[in-house]
Amino acid sequence: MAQLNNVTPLFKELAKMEHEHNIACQDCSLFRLCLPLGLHNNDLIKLDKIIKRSQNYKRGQPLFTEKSNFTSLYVVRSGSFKTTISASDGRDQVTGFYFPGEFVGLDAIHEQAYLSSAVALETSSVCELPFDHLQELGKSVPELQVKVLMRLSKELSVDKSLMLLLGKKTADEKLATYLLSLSKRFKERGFSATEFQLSMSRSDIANHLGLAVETVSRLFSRFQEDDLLTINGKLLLLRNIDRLNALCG
Amino acid sequence: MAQLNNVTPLFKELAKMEHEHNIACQDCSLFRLCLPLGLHNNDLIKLDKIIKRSQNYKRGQPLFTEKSNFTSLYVVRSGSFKTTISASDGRDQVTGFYFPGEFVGLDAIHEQAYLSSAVALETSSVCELPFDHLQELGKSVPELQVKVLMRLSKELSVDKSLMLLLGKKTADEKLATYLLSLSKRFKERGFSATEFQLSMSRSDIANHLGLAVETVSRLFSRFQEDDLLTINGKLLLLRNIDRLNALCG
DNA sequence: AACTGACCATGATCTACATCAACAAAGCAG
DNA sequence: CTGCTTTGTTGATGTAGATCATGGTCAGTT
Repeated sequence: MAQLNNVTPLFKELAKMEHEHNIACQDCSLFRLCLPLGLHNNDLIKLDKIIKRSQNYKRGQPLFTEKSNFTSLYVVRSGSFKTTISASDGRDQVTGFYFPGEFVGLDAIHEQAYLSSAVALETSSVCELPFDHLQELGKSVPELQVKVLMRLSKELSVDKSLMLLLGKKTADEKLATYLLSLSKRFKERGFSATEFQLSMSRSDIANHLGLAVETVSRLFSRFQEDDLLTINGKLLLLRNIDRLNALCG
Repeated sequence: MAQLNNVTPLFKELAKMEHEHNIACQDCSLFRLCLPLGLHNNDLIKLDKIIKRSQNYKRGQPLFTEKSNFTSLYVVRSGSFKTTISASDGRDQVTGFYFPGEFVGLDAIHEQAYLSSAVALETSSVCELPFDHLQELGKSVPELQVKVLMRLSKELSVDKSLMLLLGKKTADEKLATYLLSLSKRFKERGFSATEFQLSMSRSDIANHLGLAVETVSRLFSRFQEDDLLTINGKLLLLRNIDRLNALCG
């Protein structure tokens, strides 16, 4: 995933120049996956102006927490993040993983407060969209509003599927479903659909799927024995997508 | 819940006149919970014009199904609905219950197709908002767009909480959480927070919470023995909100 | 190189809840 | 009212996956 992990001072300087003088979005490798796609050129320029491009977040570093107050939506530019919500007794649920081009923080709009925390899983960066600026711009660029609407709606349907997973699926089905969803998202981003690096720990996966870490560990082992995949630490190779698909239920 | 269940021909006639000649929204008992709240008067009139007020749906009747194609968003006007998504093998998950003033169908926007089904739990009616009209209107009334955005964001945060429930909570915690969420929603609508009719079956509740029907039945019995509530068929009386709250985890 | 703490794998045991079974109650059609 | 289907309750039993326990590996630090 990490596209900008090896950031050199030179690169930073270049990025800064780009931000100041050009339309950075247009040259971004994520352009076709991202918010600006399809906007008219002058609208794009306006959008580009309100975007703040972040420095890198290191593994474990929070983008926001349940305490911090809502200012911005974020789009992952490189790396990956997880979001979690906490019960009052400290148990928490990993509510999602976010990859380049995906929005983080959409559920905070309503209460104007983050109800979840977002944490970098590896060295990562984001584009920050100050929400008030975005709203202001949205008034004159309805297409932009629609695009944000679409993102919200998409996340909603992802979450509904996750409810099905959490409520009805067996451990095997859960893991198979999860791995294929990752595969699909890597593919969309131009990476291999069958071979990739897991940026999240077993424990994050387990938590997200409503399982124990041990169960996830055992499942990886069993899937490997069944020639469904090869797993070596965090490097995953999917060997039989069809059978994995059949396993999803 | 049912506010318009005893619809007489006279009433229907009145409603029709109102629709034709006045701004029906303004006189709707749901006004302060609903979409139009806070819109300028002439914007309200425009919105009012694109709303189609439905006849009654009977218990079990679908508002839309996973097959039907996307045309409209719906706001519950009276009664209640459940939404479900299905796995390929027929298992399904109740993804939500919807009460007057709440939006149904928001997750369909992105794919321009309903990915879930919505079914009336009792005699119910809706206001239909044809999505293309709504979008058109949204271009000239940005406040409207924002309101829809807010609804989406709210549903998103509800769904995230549900993930926590499904993934991490015990059966007791699940039911307590669920009952309190119902209580809160009834209260918002001006009904009693402690005494209400469950419009959904035990099996719908169980499904929604990721439990077996039998478990829900036993929990109701046990909660009753513990003086937390009294349940008589579908009539529920919450006797100790504080202790229920403590049970939520 | 040795130390530390997070992460991962795997076996042994336990338990919350599902499943199975049988019956009661309630809605509903004729 | 009578039979019939759906819905709900309660008890007995089973099991998927949690929990507990142990040891191994790897990345970062001193």
